Amino acid sequence: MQIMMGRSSSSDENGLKKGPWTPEEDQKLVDYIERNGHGSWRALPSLAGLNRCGKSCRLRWTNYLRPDIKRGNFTEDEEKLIIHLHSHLGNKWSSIATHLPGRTDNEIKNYWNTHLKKKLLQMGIDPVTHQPRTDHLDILANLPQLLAIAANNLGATNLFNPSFDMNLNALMSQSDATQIAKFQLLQNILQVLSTNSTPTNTSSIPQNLDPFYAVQLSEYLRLNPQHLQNLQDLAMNIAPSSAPNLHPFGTHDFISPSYPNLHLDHEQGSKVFSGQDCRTNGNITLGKEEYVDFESIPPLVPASPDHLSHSNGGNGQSPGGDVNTDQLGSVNILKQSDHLSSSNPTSTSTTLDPNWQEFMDDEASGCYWKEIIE
DNA sequence: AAAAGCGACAACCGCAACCTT
DNA sequence: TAAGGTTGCGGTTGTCGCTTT
Repeated sequence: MQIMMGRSSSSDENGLKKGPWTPEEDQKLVDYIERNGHGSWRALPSLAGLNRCGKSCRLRWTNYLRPDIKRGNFTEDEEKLIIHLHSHLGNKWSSIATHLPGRTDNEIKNYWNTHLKKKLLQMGIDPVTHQPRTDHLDILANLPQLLAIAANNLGATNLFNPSFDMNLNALMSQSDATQIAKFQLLQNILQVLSTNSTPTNTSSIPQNLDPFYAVQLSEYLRLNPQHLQNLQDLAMNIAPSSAPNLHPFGTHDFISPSYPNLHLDHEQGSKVFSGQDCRTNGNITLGKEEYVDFESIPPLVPASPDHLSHSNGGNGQSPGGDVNTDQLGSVNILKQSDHLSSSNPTSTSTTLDPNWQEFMDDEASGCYWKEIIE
């Protein structure tokens, strides 16, 4: 079923047709190219009997009519690959597309803007830099305290339990909506890291963290495997039955099952993969020296200060925009201010979990976390 | 049931890179 | 080497259909 979207039919000043293509036009274009190849796109329209500009024909062919185009939803694997490639290549959609057979740059770009960007934002990750969003750094810096508060005040509360939201009411006594929002973000991060499904869906939390997201986590937060293990241990302390099972491995070890021969081009400003999957049954076996060589990664596209509205265009409209309402996913919580306990988390003297202490004391001087926390 | 809002995506636009003469 | 033409790329827009109010 083909749904006609896009612009309404019109003509430019030269009388050339613009807007959505009709099935008849498609047929003419396909027939011509199958018989003659496209040759010069500029000359093609008149030769094929089309009242279109060559550019429009080329776009229609490459993005829609090409026989090798794979249509339909993106698979989970493709999604992960796009995120990974984007973290190294930035908005080089055509380069990214070369690693996804049958997908066009336009399709990938659209999918990024409408789905993946939001997903990363929900994780508190800047989709431009693939690092923690600067406006969330304070949240990340306070993670140890937040988790300690959670452990102290929520007792056996399960971070992944649907009732977690309701339990947060206990924290409202501090009249600090920000603190609650931070908890929500933390919850979102952990959920996203532990599930392939929508992070706000608290009803289906799998027990194992998808290895890909473990990689993303370690990459985004610049965690080494030991840090990741500490985080898991910490989560186990709070939510023993449902803490995600982290499977850390170096970022350079990500090999898509569907694209085992993925080999990024260094000249394109990316990393070169060995082509060998170094995963080790989910265990941490990588030595420090084997971990991510961040210095080898070319500078990423710098974060635009207005990246949240970057795609808004001139009129402020954005496909898949209004990310701000989704970031914390905590609006419902903030409205629940009726039932308050007497504790005050902000004044609670928080005792750092040993794991966090170790985490912070780690000698990894270049640790992004350490910089934040200190 | 109607209106408004929002998400999705095909297609356009402008610019830059590349090619040809 | 410069100029003009062509192609490719990334950002943005416009419209449809679905969802929410």
